[in-house]
Amino acid sequence: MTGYRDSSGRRLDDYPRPSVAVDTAVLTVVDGALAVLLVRAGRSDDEWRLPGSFLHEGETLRGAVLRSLRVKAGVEGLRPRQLHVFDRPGRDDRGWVLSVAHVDVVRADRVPISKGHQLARVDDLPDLKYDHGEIVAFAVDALRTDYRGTPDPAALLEAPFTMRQLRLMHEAVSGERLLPDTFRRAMAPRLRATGEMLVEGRGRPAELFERA
Amino acid sequence: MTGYRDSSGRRLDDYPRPSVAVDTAVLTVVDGALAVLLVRAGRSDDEWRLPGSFLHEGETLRGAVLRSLRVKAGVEGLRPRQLHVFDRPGRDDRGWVLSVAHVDVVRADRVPISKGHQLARVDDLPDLKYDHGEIVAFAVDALRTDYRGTPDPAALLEAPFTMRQLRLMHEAVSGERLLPDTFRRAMAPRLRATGEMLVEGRGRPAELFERA
DNA sequence: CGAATAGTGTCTGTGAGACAATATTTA
DNA sequence: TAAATATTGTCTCACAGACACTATTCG
Repeated sequence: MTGYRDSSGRRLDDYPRPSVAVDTAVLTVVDGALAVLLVRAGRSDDEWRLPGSFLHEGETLRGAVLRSLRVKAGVEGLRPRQLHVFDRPGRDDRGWVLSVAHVDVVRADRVPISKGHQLARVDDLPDLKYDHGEIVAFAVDALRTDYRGTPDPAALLEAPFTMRQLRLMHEAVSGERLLPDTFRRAMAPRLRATGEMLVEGRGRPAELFERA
Repeated sequence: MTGYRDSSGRRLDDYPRPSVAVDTAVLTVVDGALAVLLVRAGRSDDEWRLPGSFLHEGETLRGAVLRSLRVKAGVEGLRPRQLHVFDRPGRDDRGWVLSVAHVDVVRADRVPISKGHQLARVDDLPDLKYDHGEIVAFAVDALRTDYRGTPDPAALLEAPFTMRQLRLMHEAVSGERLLPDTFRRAMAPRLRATGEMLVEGRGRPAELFERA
């Protein structure tokens, strides 16, 4: 590597290099509302941030995300997706740090909450360190876009599920009420009926579906 | 900066850091077709790449994109937009290099073509170095998405313009024929008629529009 | 039975696609 | 006048939203 020179004749390692971090908004649905996993920032009691890590040598961004979730939050991440690189000078008081923001979506029962962690509803977020508030906004936006038109693309529901369960999940993600009949007709073509029924409390039993 | 330690107790500068580059697909429309600016890679005659540069200290990604376009291609870039970070290990034979891919869209008359540069139609692209072929695909996709539903968002046309000029521009970007009447009805609500008319060759004079 | 939930019928408005008709100009 | 282009009329189809109706179960 040291032999290479760029167009201005300088060796690659002559350039100062930034630290590169990954920060991930781990989204989930708890009690019918969209929530994001926060970890305590430093020692202070009221400073929160997203789980993240610096990128290690030879590691992919995806690898760094999965490692940081495992180590910092005890979460087995699934399919992290890149959102945006945050590069504002001075955004990190530790020096020259770029952050590659990611989003990952996991079922709430796979997010262990211990001391120093919390699941915060995205519509009632505390102040976050760095630009992590912006990252959450990017992540929520990306997730809502995915859920518009596709049945539970992040597989927050385990198949099989009823149309009602699916609709409640989409309502939680979108933050809006959805009409049962319109929703059913929009989703049905992308689902396969299992033939099984589910009796749940009062009311007529519901057909069970899986993703087509 | 040197005083800060991370959660494992190591100083920030103890970590090896990657080189961070920006690479930009400069898209334009020439002769009714979408094209991208390529620069010669190294000394060989048939190796092409996108203009790019390493990120300098204290510089934003956007700043690095605009600088690299000015210096490497003589183009005054406009509004670079981030696409994706390419991080495959071994993607760059010079070492550990991440590339933040960008797209920028400029009018063809502002892209000076000299020795070592070419505008290549995106539907007939030569092999590109690194993963720059993938970057072009990302860029074209992003541009086509922007043009679906919005009249010439990148301002490739100078206002005022006729509906025909606008349609031909959208056909060049999308790579598809568009129905004149459907297109007009889709765009008209987002345009303002200037009241002026343009006589151009044969046929009934056309009304001139500007973006609303 | 009444309440609750599941599922279907159907009306209406909107908008895209497509074709046709009209309008205005040059060759 | 014929050809070319601009613009508008209108028909059809698909689909979302909305409301109403039927179906099935539990208390």
